[in-house]
Amino acid sequence: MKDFKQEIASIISKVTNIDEHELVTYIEVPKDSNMGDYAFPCFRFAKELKKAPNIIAEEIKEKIDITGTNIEKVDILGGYLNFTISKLELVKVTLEEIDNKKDDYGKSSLGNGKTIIVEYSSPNIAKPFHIGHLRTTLIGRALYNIYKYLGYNTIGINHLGDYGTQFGKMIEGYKRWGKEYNIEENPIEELTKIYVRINALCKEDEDVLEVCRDNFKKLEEGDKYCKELWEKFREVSLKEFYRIYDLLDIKFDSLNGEAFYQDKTDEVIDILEKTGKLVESEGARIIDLEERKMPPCIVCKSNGSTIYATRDLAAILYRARTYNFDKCLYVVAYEQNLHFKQVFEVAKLLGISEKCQKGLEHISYGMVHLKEGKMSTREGNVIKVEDLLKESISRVKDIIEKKNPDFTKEEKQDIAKKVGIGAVIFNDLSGARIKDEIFDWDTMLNFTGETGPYIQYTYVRTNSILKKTQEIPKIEEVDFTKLLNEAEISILKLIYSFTNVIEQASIKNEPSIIAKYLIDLSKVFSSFYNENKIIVEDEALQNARIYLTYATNLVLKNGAKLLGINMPEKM
RNA sequence: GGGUCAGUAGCUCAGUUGGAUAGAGCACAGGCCUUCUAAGCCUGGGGUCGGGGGUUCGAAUCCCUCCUGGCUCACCA
Repeated sequence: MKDFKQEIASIISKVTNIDEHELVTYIEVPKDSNMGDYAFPCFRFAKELKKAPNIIAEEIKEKIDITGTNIEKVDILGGYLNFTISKLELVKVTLEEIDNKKDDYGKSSLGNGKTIIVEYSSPNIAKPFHIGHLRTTLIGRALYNIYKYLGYNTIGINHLGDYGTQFGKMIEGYKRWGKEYNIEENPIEELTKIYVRINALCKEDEDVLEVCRDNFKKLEEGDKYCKELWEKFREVSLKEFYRIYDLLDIKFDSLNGEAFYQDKTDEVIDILEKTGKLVESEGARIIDLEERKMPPCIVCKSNGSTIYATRDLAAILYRARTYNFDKCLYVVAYEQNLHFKQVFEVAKLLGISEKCQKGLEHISYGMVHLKEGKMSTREGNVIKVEDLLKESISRVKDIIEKKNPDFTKEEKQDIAKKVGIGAVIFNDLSGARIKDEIFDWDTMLNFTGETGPYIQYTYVRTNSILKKTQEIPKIEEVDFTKLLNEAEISILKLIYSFTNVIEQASIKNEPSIIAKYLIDLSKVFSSFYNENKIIVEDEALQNARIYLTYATNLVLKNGAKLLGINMPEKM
């Protein structure tokens, strides 16, 4: 698609000595659209040229030739050179691109030939899937979708927490009290009770903790009893997790969790040994990272068994070999910042390519707190994702019952699910990743204002118009001059920038950029919708407005899909 | 204590990589349904951008320092 910013940069570049690519980064969008569509600030050159910014702007303006370009007007304001582009061209370029790409509008080939791994969700088995797991699951899925949309070969991995000392504990707890709990009926809840109980005992009695560690060691060594139990825990947990993944419509390309690397850690230790940097310390084997101003990375515990860092390293080695990734993103909460810094540092010793080394990136995000404080499985004050989703769906159902009692039962169910879950997803993805979140039912389940349902509602409005007119006019039947008012141009500018917004979201690994964009688009469309009738007598006007509605419909749907939000056809 | 992240309206948050008069939503006050869905639209009040220094044409944004809070700092993940 034609790039207006690029065009302006090219024109300025011709009359200055500044590189075109450099110029593009300087060009910005004015706050007030009355000032122009793009702005070139001249301040930064004032010192070098020893001239006032407005004089520089004046000189550039004199020299540039805009005849035959898409630039209509150049103004000087303050030290800015403000460019106004041809609105007709904007409308034409944007809608023709819509016609050209249709459902694929916004996709790009930016990532062609590149492979990116997104590791996300990664819950610990035998523990409840609570709202703390929601963020990694939703952010990760959104990033997965975003990269895929940009043409990357994308691999989504659920790095299950299915290994480690915690299972030594689980095994010990089960061995002691398993008969007292009804695991078949309510596996995770009952296993959690056992886990809480054994943890308490470990805290009291160091010897029990030692037994648990030993159990894990046995598990690693292939002990039959331990392995059978572990398999059982894993199976029942996955079954429960998939109830939630299905509700959220989450999919993975791989479920290779920690246990998968069980037989791959020896090689890691071997490689590290050969570097001569694996040293013994306090009985454990570590890589000293003092040079990098970090605490040491433990690779082998003093009892000889592995630790999560070892398995993460094995995973890096395996993934580098299997996928030869350009990037490997770890969507994990910021409490593990140090861990990943250490592991990425040690990964440099594994002999993997520089590309893979540099592609490792921890996508950290903020924690979820309750008003009362931190969530803790042990205290039993966790909010389970399933309960949250069910509550949301139920609240939406009540609203539908009031607003649209005539919908069929199936329709109500379908809409309640899409809107209820959409609200939760949007709420989670609408803020910057890094910020902590204080969980509150009424904030989470608010359906008015800047929320998921608002975007869905706007989509539904476009949808019902398109349904009413039956067909979308051909692009040849659209008179672009009918779409030159302020409201229409605001909508088209946003639609024009869709791909760019997705790219920004990928550069920053920040789905909230897309969430914000969808709110903006919904706002300008809602405003337009309120002021103008779309289905009108004047056929040419109607065709143009319908096409604009169609374009909005498409972008809202595709954008929401990237976030993992499904659109209801009506609501 | 060291490291690190955050602090913007009563609340929840944006702020296009240093640019023009700091913006939304919620809440509050008022207006708009005989019309393509009012989960909407329009209008209004609200600010020491945590405090103080500095860098420069220009700082919410960069540097220093202090305050407050989160996370983390050896065999949990």
